[in-house]
Amino acid sequence: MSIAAQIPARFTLTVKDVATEAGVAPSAVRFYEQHGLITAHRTAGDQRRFDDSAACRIKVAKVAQRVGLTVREIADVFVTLPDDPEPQDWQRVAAVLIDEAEARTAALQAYLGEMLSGGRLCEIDDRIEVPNQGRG
Amino acid sequence: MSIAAQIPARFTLTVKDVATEAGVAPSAVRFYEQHGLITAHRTAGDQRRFDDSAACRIKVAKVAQRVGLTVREIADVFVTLPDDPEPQDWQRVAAVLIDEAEARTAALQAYLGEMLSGGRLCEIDDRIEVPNQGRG
DNA sequence: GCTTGACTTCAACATAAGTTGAAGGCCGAG
DNA sequence: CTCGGCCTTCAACTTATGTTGAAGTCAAGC
Repeated sequence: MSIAAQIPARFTLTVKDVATEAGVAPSAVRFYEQHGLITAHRTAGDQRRFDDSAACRIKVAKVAQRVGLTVREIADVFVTLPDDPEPQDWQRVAAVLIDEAEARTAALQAYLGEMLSGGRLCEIDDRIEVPNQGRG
Repeated sequence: MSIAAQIPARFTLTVKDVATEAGVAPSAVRFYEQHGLITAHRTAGDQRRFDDSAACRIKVAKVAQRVGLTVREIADVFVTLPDDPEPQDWQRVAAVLIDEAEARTAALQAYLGEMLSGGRLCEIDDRIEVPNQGRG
């Protein structure tokens, strides 16, 4: 009987493959795996093997980072994706990411709007509260 | 005749004053001055003195950072503010910041939308190009 | 005019997000 | 079955964004 769990057939891509596909350095691919953005299986010789979703996750992550999401925050969203996700899973993830981006933009807009409409602009009689940036 | 340029009368606030007003640590106020987000005059004894706009700039910067703008990028926008800015100057700065935030959110939305509508999701037959993230 | 608290600079530390290089191991093409 | 290329880990380095602490200076109240 075989002892080791076999690697699912779709996990065929090497670090280099994923890096090339995603347009990042191989070191970044390892970094993202360490930080839970992507998941690998290991060969008998301890090498990583990824499926197609790895490059995709990385590409989404790079765009998400541009709106201020950290790798940690993005990983937290991605862990909700099942193994071999359905379209609806990606749909949900997309909604979460976009909501967050829009919320942050809205916060910026609200703060600037309040500041400008206040007339006082930057006078030091604080009626404007800077929005709570709860990271937690 | 006096040799040294006098500090404009409105520059009365110490590092601590600005830090308290902006809700950040004094070390951060010095950091932001080093990086051009805010400007100080110096007393005869070499101490920084800020005007009201310093705390305001910092508060705006903190919200702008949340949408992915770096200190450098924010400073680049703030340098367009004249000394003792008019409402219209802040209006323009606000517009630039919001435009940038919306552009980044739109890029995220576009990428996710294309990915989801493509049907293939994360299949490796790249018709989806990850949006160009030109920094600079 | 002294004390005390806030100021100064500078260097070291911390965390996030990676990159680079060394030392060695895996694997597929010939 | 060997060779070259990609793989592994690990530690050190980099940049961005700050914080912390040391050593010394300034300024405001008593």
